[in-house]
Amino acid sequence: MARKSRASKLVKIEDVAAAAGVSIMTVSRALRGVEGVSEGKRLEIIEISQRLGYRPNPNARSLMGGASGLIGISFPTLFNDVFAGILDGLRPAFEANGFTTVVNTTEYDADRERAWVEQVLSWRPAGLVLTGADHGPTVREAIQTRQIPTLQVWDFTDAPIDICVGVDHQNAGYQLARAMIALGYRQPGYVGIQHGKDQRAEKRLNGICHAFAEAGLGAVAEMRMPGSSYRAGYDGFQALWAQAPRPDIVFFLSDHFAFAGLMACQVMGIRVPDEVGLAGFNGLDITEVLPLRLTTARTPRRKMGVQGAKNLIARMHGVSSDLSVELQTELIHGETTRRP
Amino acid sequence: MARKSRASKLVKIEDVAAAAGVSIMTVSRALRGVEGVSEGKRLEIIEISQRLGYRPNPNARSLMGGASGLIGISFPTLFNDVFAGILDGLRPAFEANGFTTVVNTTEYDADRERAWVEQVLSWRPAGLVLTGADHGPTVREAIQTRQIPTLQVWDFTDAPIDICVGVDHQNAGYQLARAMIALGYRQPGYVGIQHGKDQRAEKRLNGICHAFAEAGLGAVAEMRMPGSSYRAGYDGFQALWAQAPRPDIVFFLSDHFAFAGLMACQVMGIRVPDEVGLAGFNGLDITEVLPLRLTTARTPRRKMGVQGAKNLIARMHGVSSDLSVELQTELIHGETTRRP
DNA sequence: TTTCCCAACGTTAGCGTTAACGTTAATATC
DNA sequence: GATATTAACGTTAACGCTAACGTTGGGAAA
Repeated sequence: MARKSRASKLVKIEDVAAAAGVSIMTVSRALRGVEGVSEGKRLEIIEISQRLGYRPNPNARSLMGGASGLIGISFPTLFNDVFAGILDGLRPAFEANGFTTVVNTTEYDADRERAWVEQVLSWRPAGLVLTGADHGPTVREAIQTRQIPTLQVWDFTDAPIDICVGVDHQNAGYQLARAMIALGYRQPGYVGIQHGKDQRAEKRLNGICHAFAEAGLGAVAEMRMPGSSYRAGYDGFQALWAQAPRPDIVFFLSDHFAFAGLMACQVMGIRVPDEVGLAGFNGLDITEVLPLRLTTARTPRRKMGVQGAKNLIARMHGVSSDLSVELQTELIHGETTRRP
Repeated sequence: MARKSRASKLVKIEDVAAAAGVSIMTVSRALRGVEGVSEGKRLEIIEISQRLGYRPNPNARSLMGGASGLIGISFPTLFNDVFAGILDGLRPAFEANGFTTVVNTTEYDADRERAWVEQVLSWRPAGLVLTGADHGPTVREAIQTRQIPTLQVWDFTDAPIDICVGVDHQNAGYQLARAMIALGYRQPGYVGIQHGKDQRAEKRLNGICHAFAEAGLGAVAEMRMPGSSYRAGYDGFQALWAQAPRPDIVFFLSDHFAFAGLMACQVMGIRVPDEVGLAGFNGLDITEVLPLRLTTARTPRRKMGVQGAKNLIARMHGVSSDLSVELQTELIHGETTRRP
């Protein structure tokens, strides 16, 4: 299989040293570009190490305590353009600064996240990016003990582990609901997923409920679906519609749920926005190709990633001033709700 | 910051040993559950280590030659439910077997992939998962030299780096086109992205072209879009429709493009399937909530992940027999094409 | 010439952990 | 009672690499 038969055992620095007829330390210096080796010998050693296919063992390296140039990024899921968008903002900045990124998904499972954080911390990462503001005390302490620069994205919090760039989801929900109330909607419904899965969604719903309560209007009829597929949004809307009293405005977990709800309306012959208003969240690409422009709140996902990466990098360079940023959502008055 | 002020330096096994009044080795044995420690002392040591917040350093562990328990996974992008689906099949199996996964995206850039593979190889991974069958000779040799068990998913190839689980995209395109020809379609169109970005898409298109050429029918009118957003599918269909001769069947890069095309038809008042047939690819969730069920070829993404993970794990356990598998797509006759 | 200096190397001592092999004392065997 | 056995520990030597310090030899300064 391998062209080089000696590769059965991994080639280590010692082998390179032997082949070059120098000491291990000289090879180490030559390969790292540290001074203390003549230029001729350095070139020679580099050539030999490449020919032998030598790769330094980062485990041994980081045992020495050096930082690893590695940034761990954790998202709840990748079945969601929101996180792909944030990642799209984060990664180029990290790569441009010579960091390597490793991505994880937690599937909205706190234990999974904790286990992954432990694992990544053991690699002595240069930095960490976590989603949201809700992490157990274990995670918080583990990170703070090791003093790893850490960015929390997507959600905004006053008490971040380290720094934080995100939107206030409670307020985003509140503002969206206020706008709908201003349009004359009185009977709210909500289609989302089960409790405890998505903390940000719960905060938005809180904001919505608060706005309607504050206005002295009816409680929000909640429809919780087991999954987060398009079908869940579709079925969820139908189930909600079958209940009494019928909502005149339905808020959805996200745009993709709202889209599915819109499709359900189309099939069921429900006129939007005359019979019911639909409001999504996020301002995803998909809203651009719908027959009716969706009313939603656009979240600045790429910008969030870009800004977050920038601030985290500053943090890793020792900047300690105010690096947490709250970004705003942009309300989009679409055609799935009444005109103002 | 930290509750334990002594935590400024990380607590190591030595500290636990000192606190428990035993040797380092006894702590190591106690914590790993290896025999050679009395049950009483074991409990006592575990209690102390927890109180001190001791975490074994896996770098030091894997320095001892043990496998790193790490599996690197590389996808072209995460803005695509296809890869999220495959990952969803892969990961549980890996986690159940005690492996940690790190995910990368290449953005369809071969250089990025190569750089990432180099990086991951230096961590001595237990295994590797790559997307597709097209990797440079550098990547192939780097992996084979180190004898890292490697799975190539999504695409099927006769000459994998190591093992391979996927579908034959050329044939999938061919079969889909054959079915459309059988329905009486004669004038094919295609909406996709620019050359060289997505190898699998090109193979499918090849298959489509081959089927039409074989049947002595017109060439496929290609419309290449710069991006892969929903809007690209939407605009691409409109642009294609404006050309002469108008196609009577349009194949799309993927279901999400086809969905956008369907929305364009709806807005433009084009009757589907009377005026034009639409065919997607993949059988994504979104097709379940469309007003017309989309004609497409379902790819077994989760299954691919599950099977791939299983085979890769077998490979890591030393099995060397036939672990490459070609999976089949399932043709779905929807409502966006004529009835058979 | 002698002394000093300084590139250009080599040696030593870890980093935190575990495999492999001692050691000890109590119990079992004859 | 002498020897063998064994549970329950401790010691030593790696794992692959690098920081810190030691050594060497040739050229510059005295």
